[in-house]
Amino acid sequence: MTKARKSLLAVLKEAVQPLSVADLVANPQIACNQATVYRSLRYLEQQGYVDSFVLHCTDHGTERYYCAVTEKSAHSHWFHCTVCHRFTDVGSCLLAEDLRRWESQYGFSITDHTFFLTGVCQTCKELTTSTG
Amino acid sequence: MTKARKSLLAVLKEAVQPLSVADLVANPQIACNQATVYRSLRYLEQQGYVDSFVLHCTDHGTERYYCAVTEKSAHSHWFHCTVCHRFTDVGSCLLAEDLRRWESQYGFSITDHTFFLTGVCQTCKELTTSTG
DNA sequence: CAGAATTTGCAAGTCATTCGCATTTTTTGC
DNA sequence: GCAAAAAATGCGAATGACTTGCAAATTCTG
Repeated sequence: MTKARKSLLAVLKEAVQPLSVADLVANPQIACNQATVYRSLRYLEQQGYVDSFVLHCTDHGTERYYCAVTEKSAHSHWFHCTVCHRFTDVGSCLLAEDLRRWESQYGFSITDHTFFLTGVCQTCKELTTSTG
Repeated sequence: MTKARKSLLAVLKEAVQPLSVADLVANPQIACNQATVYRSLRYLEQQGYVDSFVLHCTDHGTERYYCAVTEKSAHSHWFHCTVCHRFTDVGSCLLAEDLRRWESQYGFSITDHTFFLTGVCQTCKELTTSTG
Protein backbone atom coordinates (compact mmCIF):
# COMPACT_ATOMS: atom_id res chain seq x y z
CA MET A 1 0.00 0.00 0.00
CA THR A 2 1.44 3.33 -1.08
CA LYS A 3 1.64 6.52 0.97
CA ALA A 4 -1.14 8.19 -0.97
CA ARG A 5 -3.51 5.27 -0.51
CA LYS A 6 -2.67 4.88 3.16
CA SER A 7 -3.28 8.55 3.89
CA LEU A 8 -6.61 8.51 2.04
CA LEU A 9 -7.81 5.45 3.87
CA ALA A 10 -6.67 6.89 7.20
CA VAL A 11 -8.55 10.13 6.62
CA LEU A 12 -11.67 8.29 5.50
CA LYS A 13 -11.52 6.03 8.55
CA GLU A 14 -11.39 9.01 10.90
CA ALA A 15 -14.18 10.83 9.10
CA VAL A 16 -17.61 10.89 10.69
CA GLN A 17 -19.31 11.48 7.37
CA PRO A 18 -18.74 10.82 3.67
CA LEU A 19 -16.03 12.97 2.08
CA SER A 20 -15.80 14.31 -1.43
CA VAL A 21 -12.61 14.49 -3.46
CA ALA A 22 -12.59 18.23 -2.78
CA ASP A 23 -12.70 17.52 0.96
CA LEU A 24 -9.85 15.05 0.66
CA VAL A 25 -7.66 17.27 -1.49
CA ALA A 26 -8.18 20.13 0.97
CA ASN A 27 -7.06 17.92 3.86
CA PRO A 28 -3.40 18.58 4.75
CA GLN A 29 -2.92 14.89 5.61
CA ILE A 30 -3.48 14.15 1.92
CA ALA A 31 -0.28 15.24 0.22
CA CYS A 32 -0.76 14.07 -3.31
CA ASN A 33 -2.02 15.17 -6.64
CA GLN A 34 -5.71 15.26 -7.40
CA ALA A 35 -5.30 12.69 -10.16
CA THR A 36 -3.73 10.39 -7.61
CA VAL A 37 -6.63 10.93 -5.27
CA TYR A 38 -9.05 9.79 -7.96
CA ARG A 39 -6.91 6.84 -8.95
CA SER A 40 -6.32 5.78 -5.37
CA LEU A 41 -9.96 6.02 -4.45
CA ARG A 42 -10.84 3.83 -7.39
CA TYR A 43 -8.26 1.32 -6.22
CA LEU A 44 -9.51 1.43 -2.64
CA GLU A 45 -13.07 0.96 -3.77
CA GLN A 46 -12.20 -1.97 -6.02
CA GLN A 47 -10.39 -3.59 -3.14
CA GLY A 48 -13.40 -3.09 -0.91
CA TYR A 49 -11.75 -0.66 1.50
CA VAL A 50 -14.10 2.17 0.68
CA ASP A 51 -17.63 2.71 -0.53
CA SER A 52 -18.92 5.60 -2.56
CA PHE A 53 -22.06 7.20 -3.88
CA VAL A 54 -22.87 10.08 -6.16
CA LEU A 55 -24.92 12.91 -4.71
CA HIS A 56 -26.30 15.92 -6.47
CA CYS A 57 -26.77 19.07 -4.46
CA THR A 58 -27.70 22.46 -5.87
CA ASP A 59 -24.86 24.23 -4.08
CA HIS A 60 -22.07 21.75 -4.80
CA GLY A 61 -23.23 20.16 -8.03
CA THR A 62 -22.76 16.47 -8.60
CA GLU A 63 -19.96 14.89 -6.63
CA ARG A 64 -18.94 11.46 -5.50
CA TYR A 65 -18.61 10.88 -1.76
CA TYR A 66 -16.48 8.25 -0.08
CA CYS A 67 -16.65 6.36 3.22
CA ALA A 68 -14.27 3.82 4.68
CA VAL A 69 -15.70 0.33 5.01
CA THR A 70 -15.08 -1.03 8.49
CA GLU A 71 -15.76 -4.51 9.86
CA LYS A 72 -18.54 -3.27 12.09
CA SER A 73 -20.08 -0.81 9.65
CA ALA A 74 -23.13 -2.13 7.88
CA HIS A 75 -24.21 -0.56 4.63
CA SER A 76 -25.45 2.83 5.78
CA HIS A 77 -27.66 5.46 4.28
CA TRP A 78 -27.37 9.17 4.68
CA PHE A 79 -29.35 12.33 5.05
CA HIS A 80 -27.76 15.36 3.43
CA CYS A 81 -28.64 18.84 4.67
CA THR A 82 -28.96 21.24 1.76
CA VAL A 83 -28.14 24.18 4.05
CA CYS A 84 -25.07 23.13 6.05
CA HIS A 85 -24.13 20.26 3.73
CA ARG A 86 -23.49 17.91 6.60
CA PHE A 87 -24.40 14.26 6.37
CA THR A 88 -26.25 12.29 9.03
CA ASP A 89 -26.17 8.52 9.11
CA VAL A 90 -29.78 7.34 9.24
CA GLY A 91 -28.76 3.84 10.13
CA SER A 92 -27.92 0.67 8.39
CA CYS A 93 -29.76 -0.50 5.36
CA LEU A 94 -33.28 -1.72 5.98
CA LEU A 95 -33.94 -2.63 2.40
CA ALA A 96 -32.52 -6.15 2.21
CA GLU A 97 -35.96 -7.70 2.33
CA ASP A 98 -37.44 -5.38 -0.25
CA LEU A 99 -34.50 -6.00 -2.54
CA ARG A 100 -35.12 -9.75 -2.45
CA ARG A 101 -38.77 -9.17 -3.18
CA TRP A 102 -37.99 -6.99 -6.20
CA GLU A 103 -35.45 -9.48 -7.45
CA SER A 104 -37.94 -12.33 -7.46
CA GLN A 105 -40.82 -10.19 -8.69
CA TYR A 106 -38.98 -8.83 -11.71
CA GLY A 107 -36.22 -11.39 -12.24
CA PHE A 108 -33.46 -8.83 -11.67
CA SER A 109 -30.09 -9.39 -10.12
CA ILE A 110 -29.73 -6.32 -7.97
CA THR A 111 -26.06 -5.58 -7.51
CA ASP A 112 -26.36 -2.16 -5.97
CA HIS A 113 -28.84 0.36 -4.69
CA THR A 114 -28.66 4.05 -4.06
CA PHE A 115 -30.66 5.67 -1.36
CA PHE A 116 -30.33 8.94 0.42
CA LEU A 117 -32.41 11.71 1.85
CA THR A 118 -32.04 15.42 1.37
CA GLY A 119 -33.62 18.27 3.27
CA VAL A 120 -32.87 20.58 6.15
CA CYS A 121 -31.41 19.32 9.40
CA GLN A 122 -32.75 20.27 12.80
CA THR A 123 -29.96 22.75 13.52
CA CYS A 124 -30.42 24.59 10.25
CA LYS A 125 -34.19 24.60 10.66
CA GLU A 126 -33.84 26.26 14.04
CA LEU A 127 -31.41 28.84 12.73
CA THR A 128 -33.73 29.66 9.86
CA THR A 129 -36.83 30.06 11.96
CA SER A 130 -35.18 32.05 14.71
CA THR A 131 -33.49 34.61 12.47
CA GLY A 132 -36.35 34.90 9.96
CA MET B 1 -45.39 27.53 -23.32
CA THR B 2 -42.82 27.66 -26.11
CA LYS B 3 -42.30 25.13 -28.88
CA ALA B 4 -39.15 23.73 -27.31
CA ARG B 5 -40.80 23.19 -23.95
CA LYS B 6 -43.90 21.68 -25.50
CA SER B 7 -41.92 19.20 -27.57
CA LEU B 8 -39.82 18.16 -24.58
CA LEU B 9 -42.84 17.62 -22.41
CA ALA B 10 -44.59 15.70 -25.19
CA VAL B 11 -41.62 13.37 -25.66
CA LEU B 12 -41.28 12.82 -21.93
CA LYS B 13 -44.99 12.05 -21.62
CA GLU B 14 -44.78 9.40 -24.30
CA ALA B 15 -41.65 7.85 -22.86
CA VAL B 16 -41.95 4.60 -20.95
CA GLN B 17 -38.77 5.25 -19.03
CA PRO B 18 -36.67 8.17 -17.84
CA LEU B 19 -34.75 9.96 -20.59
CA SER B 20 -31.40 11.67 -20.46
CA VAL B 21 -30.54 14.92 -22.19
CA ALA B 22 -28.61 12.86 -24.73
CA ASP B 23 -31.75 10.81 -25.42
CA LEU B 24 -33.81 13.96 -25.85
CA VAL B 25 -31.33 15.73 -28.09
CA ALA B 26 -31.13 12.62 -30.29
CA ASN B 27 -34.92 12.58 -30.67
CA PRO B 28 -36.00 14.15 -33.98
CA GLN B 29 -39.11 15.59 -32.31
CA ILE B 30 -36.80 17.78 -30.26
CA ALA B 31 -35.64 20.45 -32.68
CA CYS B 32 -33.74 22.81 -30.47
CA ASN B 33 -30.31 23.51 -29.19
CA GLN B 34 -28.84 21.47 -26.40
CA ALA B 35 -28.56 24.55 -24.19
CA THR B 36 -32.27 25.09 -24.68
CA VAL B 37 -32.95 21.51 -23.72
CA TYR B 38 -31.16 22.07 -20.42
CA ARG B 39 -32.87 25.39 -19.79
CA SER B 40 -36.28 24.08 -20.73
CA LEU B 41 -35.94 21.02 -18.55
CA ARG B 42 -35.00 23.20 -15.63
CA TYR B 43 -38.08 25.29 -16.28
CA LEU B 44 -40.34 22.25 -16.63
CA GLU B 45 -38.98 20.82 -13.43
CA GLN B 46 -39.44 24.07 -11.51
CA GLN B 47 -43.02 24.21 -12.72
CA GLY B 48 -43.61 20.65 -11.59
CA TYR B 49 -44.16 19.19 -15.04
CA VAL B 50 -41.17 16.89 -14.86
CA ASP B 51 -39.14 15.07 -12.26
CA SER B 52 -35.48 14.17 -12.48
CA PHE B 53 -32.77 12.22 -10.78
CA VAL B 54 -29.05 11.79 -11.24
CA LEU B 55 -27.79 8.32 -11.98
CA HIS B 56 -24.24 7.16 -12.26
CA CYS B 57 -23.54 4.23 -14.50
CA THR B 58 -20.10 2.98 -15.46
CA ASP B 59 -20.91 2.95 -19.16
CA HIS B 60 -22.63 6.31 -19.42
CA GLY B 61 -21.07 8.23 -16.59
CA THR B 62 -23.16 10.53 -14.46
CA GLU B 63 -26.29 11.84 -16.14
CA ARG B 64 -29.57 13.34 -15.12
CA TYR B 65 -32.72 11.54 -16.21
CA TYR B 66 -36.14 13.09 -16.66
CA CYS B 67 -39.72 11.80 -16.42
CA ALA B 68 -42.98 13.61 -17.03
CA VAL B 69 -45.15 14.04 -13.96
CA THR B 70 -48.70 12.94 -14.70
CA GLU B 71 -51.80 13.19 -12.51
CA LYS B 72 -51.96 9.47 -12.01
CA SER B 73 -48.26 8.83 -11.63
CA ALA B 74 -47.12 8.52 -8.06
CA HIS B 75 -43.49 9.11 -7.21
CA SER B 76 -41.84 6.07 -8.77
CA HIS B 77 -38.54 4.36 -8.32
CA TRP B 78 -36.47 2.66 -10.93
CA PHE B 79 -34.22 -0.26 -11.56
CA HIS B 80 -31.44 0.40 -14.05
CA CYS B 81 -29.87 -2.46 -15.94
CA THR B 82 -26.12 -1.98 -16.26
CA VAL B 83 -26.06 -4.15 -19.38
CA CYS B 84 -28.89 -2.91 -21.62
CA HIS B 85 -29.31 0.41 -19.77
CA ARG B 86 -33.05 0.13 -19.72
CA PHE B 87 -35.06 1.29 -16.74
CA THR B 88 -37.84 -0.65 -15.07
CA ASP B 89 -40.36 1.02 -12.83
CA VAL B 90 -40.39 -0.88 -9.56
CA GLY B 91 -43.55 0.80 -8.44
CA SER B 92 -44.56 3.82 -6.52
CA CYS B 93 -42.71 4.96 -3.50
CA LEU B 94 -43.15 2.85 -0.42
CA LEU B 95 -41.02 5.00 1.77
CA ALA B 96 -43.51 7.61 2.96
CA GLU B 97 -43.80 5.98 6.37
CA ASP B 98 -40.09 5.57 6.84
CA LEU B 99 -39.52 9.17 5.83
CA ARG B 100 -41.90 10.39 8.57
CA ARG B 101 -40.14 8.20 11.07
CA TRP B 102 -36.74 9.58 10.15
CA GLU B 103 -38.05 13.12 10.25
CA SER B 104 -39.33 12.76 13.78
CA GLN B 105 -36.38 10.69 14.95
CA TYR B 106 -33.73 13.15 13.78
CA GLY B 107 -35.67 16.41 13.51
CA PHE B 108 -35.04 16.74 9.78
CA SER B 109 -37.32 18.22 7.17
CA ILE B 110 -36.94 15.77 4.34
CA THR B 111 -37.64 17.54 1.08
CA ASP B 112 -36.43 14.88 -1.27
CA HIS B 113 -35.12 11.36 -1.45
CA THR B 114 -33.21 9.44 -4.05
CA PHE B 115 -33.65 5.76 -4.47
CA PHE B 116 -32.88 3.43 -7.30
CA LEU B 117 -31.62 -0.04 -7.95
CA THR B 118 -28.93 -1.17 -10.33
CA GLY B 119 -28.08 -4.61 -11.55
CA VAL B 120 -28.82 -6.91 -14.44
CA CYS B 121 -32.33 -7.39 -15.76
CA GLN B 122 -33.85 -10.78 -16.48
CA THR B 123 -33.39 -10.50 -20.25
CA CYS B 124 -29.72 -9.62 -19.98
CA LYS B 125 -29.14 -12.32 -17.39
CA GLU B 126 -30.57 -14.90 -19.76
CA LEU B 127 -28.50 -13.66 -22.66
CA THR B 128 -25.36 -13.79 -20.56
CA THR B 129 -25.87 -17.28 -19.23
CA SER B 130 -26.95 -18.79 -22.53
CA THR B 131 -24.07 -17.40 -24.60
CA GLY B 132 -21.40 -17.81 -21.90
C1' DC C 1 19.98 -3.76 -3.25
C1' DA C 2 19.11 -4.08 -8.44
C1' DG C 3 15.54 -4.57 -11.81
C1' DA C 4 10.73 -5.02 -12.76
C1' DA C 5 6.26 -3.48 -11.86
C1' DT C 6 3.39 -0.13 -10.25
C1' DT C 7 2.15 4.47 -8.93
C1' DT C 8 2.54 9.39 -9.14
C1' DG C 9 2.66 14.25 -10.99
C1' DC C 10 1.73 17.15 -14.49
C1' DA C 11 -0.74 18.93 -18.09
C1' DA C 12 -3.92 18.21 -21.48
C1' DG C 13 -8.35 16.09 -22.58
C1' DT C 14 -13.28 14.54 -21.91
C1' DC C 15 -18.00 15.02 -20.84
C1' DA C 16 -22.18 16.86 -18.80
C1' DT C 17 -23.79 21.13 -17.94
C1' DT C 18 -23.89 26.36 -17.72
C1' DC C 19 -23.41 31.14 -19.24
C1' DG C 20 -22.92 35.60 -21.97
C1' DC C 21 -24.74 37.88 -25.47
C1' DA C 22 -26.89 38.90 -29.82
C1' DT C 23 -31.06 37.39 -32.19
C1' DT C 24 -35.62 35.44 -32.38
C1' DT C 25 -39.91 34.23 -30.38
C1' DT C 26 -43.57 34.95 -27.22
C1' DT C 27 -46.37 37.86 -24.44
C1' DT C 28 -48.68 42.22 -23.18
C1' DG C 29 -51.30 46.42 -23.68
C1' DC C 30 -53.90 48.75 -26.87
C1' DG D 1 -53.75 42.50 -35.13
C1' DC D 2 -49.61 45.22 -33.88
C1' DA D 3 -45.73 47.44 -31.73
C1' DA D 4 -43.05 47.43 -27.61
C1' DA D 5 -41.46 44.80 -23.70
C1' DA D 6 -40.22 40.50 -21.79
C1' DA D 7 -38.63 36.09 -22.17
C1' DA D 8 -36.50 32.26 -24.69
C1' DT D 9 -33.18 30.53 -28.06
C1' DG D 10 -28.74 29.54 -30.56
C1' DC D 11 -24.11 29.71 -30.60
C1' DG D 12 -19.76 29.30 -28.78
C1' DA D 13 -16.95 29.70 -24.97
C1' DA D 14 -16.48 28.47 -20.08
C1' DT D 15 -16.88 25.52 -15.93
C1' DG D 16 -16.13 21.74 -12.97
C1' DA D 17 -15.70 16.89 -11.96
C1' DC D 18 -13.11 13.43 -13.47
C1' DT D 19 -9.72 10.80 -16.71
C1' DT D 20 -5.58 9.90 -19.31
C1' DG D 21 -0.78 9.79 -21.62
C1' DC D 22 3.64 9.85 -20.51
C1' DA D 23 7.96 10.53 -18.11
C1' DA D 24 9.81 10.43 -13.45
C1' DA D 25 9.53 8.53 -8.84
C1' DT D 26 8.16 5.00 -5.67
C1' DT D 27 7.16 0.38 -4.27
C1' DC D 28 7.64 -4.50 -4.72
C1' DT D 29 10.31 -8.92 -5.67
C1' DG D 30 13.96 -11.91 -5.31
